[in-house]
Amino acid sequence: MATIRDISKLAGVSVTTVSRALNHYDDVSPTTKQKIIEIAKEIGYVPNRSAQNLVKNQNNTLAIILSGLEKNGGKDNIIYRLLSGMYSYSESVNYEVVLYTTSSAHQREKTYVQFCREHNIGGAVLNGIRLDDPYFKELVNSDLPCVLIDIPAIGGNTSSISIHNKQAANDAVSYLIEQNHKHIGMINGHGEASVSLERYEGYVMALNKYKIEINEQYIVHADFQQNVAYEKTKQLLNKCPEITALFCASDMMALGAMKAMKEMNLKIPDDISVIGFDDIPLAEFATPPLTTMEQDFYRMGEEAARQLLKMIKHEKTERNIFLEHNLIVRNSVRML
Amino acid sequence: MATIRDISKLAGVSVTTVSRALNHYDDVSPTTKQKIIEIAKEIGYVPNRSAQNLVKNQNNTLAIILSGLEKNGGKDNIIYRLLSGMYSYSESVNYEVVLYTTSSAHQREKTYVQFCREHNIGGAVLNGIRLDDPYFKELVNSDLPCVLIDIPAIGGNTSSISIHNKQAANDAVSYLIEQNHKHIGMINGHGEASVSLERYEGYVMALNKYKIEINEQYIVHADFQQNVAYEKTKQLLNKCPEITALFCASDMMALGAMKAMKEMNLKIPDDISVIGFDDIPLAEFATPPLTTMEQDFYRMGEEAARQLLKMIKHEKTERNIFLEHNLIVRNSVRML
DNA sequence: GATCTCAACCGAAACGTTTTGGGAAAAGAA
DNA sequence: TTCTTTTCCCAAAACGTTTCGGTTGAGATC
Repeated sequence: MATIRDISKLAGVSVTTVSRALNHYDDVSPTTKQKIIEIAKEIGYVPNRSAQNLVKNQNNTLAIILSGLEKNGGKDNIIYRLLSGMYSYSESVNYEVVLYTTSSAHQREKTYVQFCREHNIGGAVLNGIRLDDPYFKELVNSDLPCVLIDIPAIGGNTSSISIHNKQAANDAVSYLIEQNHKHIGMINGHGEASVSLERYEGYVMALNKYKIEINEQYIVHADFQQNVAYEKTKQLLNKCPEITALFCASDMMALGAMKAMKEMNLKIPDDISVIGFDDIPLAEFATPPLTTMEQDFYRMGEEAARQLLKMIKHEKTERNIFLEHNLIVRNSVRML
Repeated sequence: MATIRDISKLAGVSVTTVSRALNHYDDVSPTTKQKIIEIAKEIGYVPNRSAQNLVKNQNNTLAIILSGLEKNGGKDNIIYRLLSGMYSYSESVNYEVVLYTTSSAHQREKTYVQFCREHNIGGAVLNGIRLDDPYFKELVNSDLPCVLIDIPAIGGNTSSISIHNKQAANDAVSYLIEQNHKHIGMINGHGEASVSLERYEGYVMALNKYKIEINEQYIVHADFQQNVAYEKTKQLLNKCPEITALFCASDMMALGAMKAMKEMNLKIPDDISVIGFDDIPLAEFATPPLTTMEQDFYRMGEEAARQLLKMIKHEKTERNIFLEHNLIVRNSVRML
């Protein structure tokens, strides 16, 4: 590999001059600079990042930390959208992104902080991390800039980005009620996600607003998983056949619920209505197409990266950033 | 940040000894080693990757190079599956993965080789790169170990991984013919992908086998894009209404084709049959569910990483690795 | 008592950059 | 001519680690 020293020899100047020429300092004469750049190109010089990082002690890299890349996961396309939003912004400011994910399978895993320190990461965005993840606490308590997707910013050097989940859930359930549904079930995610609580609150808020009594039996938890939702929906609808509409805290769960309904010979939306959350690509293709609450994950990724950069540069930032949500009406809900 | 030097001072030994203790060399007494490890933990020591890379000149990192992360892309979930397969294997051998993607949007992009050299990457897997990509040639002509997804291995230090595309296309089209279809159109990808040629050959092979004449009018190119396929399908079916079945070289294109058919009031599969390629998650949810040729992208990712590691270690490897394909019969094809 | 072996340790160089704190020569001002 | 400024360049230190080639001292062997 060609180094800066090779160039310096060929050009007959010092390494200092080469470095300064390549970094466009203005105390190198145009002729010399020109010559150095040409030689560099000619011998295929590529700067060694490790050496640069070592001396500069910062390397223009952001991390995205995910709870895990599952073999059969990713169907909701959320991670892809987050990633591409993040890349898009990072690229525009000349930052790189590295992805870290802990597989519970492998015991050799490091903590998020270790990973970030090791790689001299400037800041991290976290998605899909459970509140009870032991490494999560460590990270937000460290001084590393973090932006949390869907978790309210707490302590440390963190900020958050999400939609107004409570309001969005309220909007979804209100929509159901406005279609004259009164017996509305909810398939919620697991308790170790703040959005589960917020969406539950939104659900309650809507029912209260319309003076509908809350029946705790109507609420089940399905871990944001399609197949769990499938099981839980069967149980729920068997136990409470009076339910006419189901609010699902994610589209993947809605898909599981719909599968269960079909197997129970319930026609959607004639016999039962379903509303989802997220607007994943599959929602549009479901039968019937799923009415759902849209979130713009691409923008979340973009904003997260922008936020991180502000934090790294110690610019003033909002603690919690909220994006708009948007009800996408398709055909899985009917007017009673 | 705590360094190895801090530890050496606290432990009263040289940095050499600390380094050797932490790396489990056996010329450190158990007592000293124990002490060093404890101190390291106590002061929260994390090794500095850049420094390690610099001196070791290799950093246990693989790259995955993608043609681009599109704002509205990723619906086929292929990249996710590739990534998770790659991570899974890489993790098991203590390697990390970094993702590189060139956005045509931004002129500041580096060549793939530059990126890999800069980061001291051990090897790269490439997906979705066009044959006419100028940086592609540069990469495969370099001595950097590369494994190409869906492109036959050529020159340099490369190997490839894919299914038998020609055979798979032949199987798909044969299946159509066995359902008594004779007028079979093909929606192919763009010409700068080897799979397009191979799948075309498979299509021809099947027709030849059954002595069906090839009509070049029946074949259109849609760039692997859903919306292009939508347009092209309309044109094709208007021009050649005798077509009773369509072989699409990707599921995303099949989805576009199906949309076009529905708008033309053609019932699938009653009026026209469709067969796709890839088996993406959406295929199952299409209306009707799409019959398609499955590829296991998770395994491709895994195999690609395994292959790369062999190449890095100079072990003997196969040049081209082929995985099995598998026809998934759903309801988009009917017997004539 | 001399020599050898072995365990345990260490000093210094090396990796490829950037940066600090200059300095020499040329150009301009007096 | 002398002084000042500007332009262009450089030597050396620093970043945090690994590794090469040792040294030291205790015990074993003769």
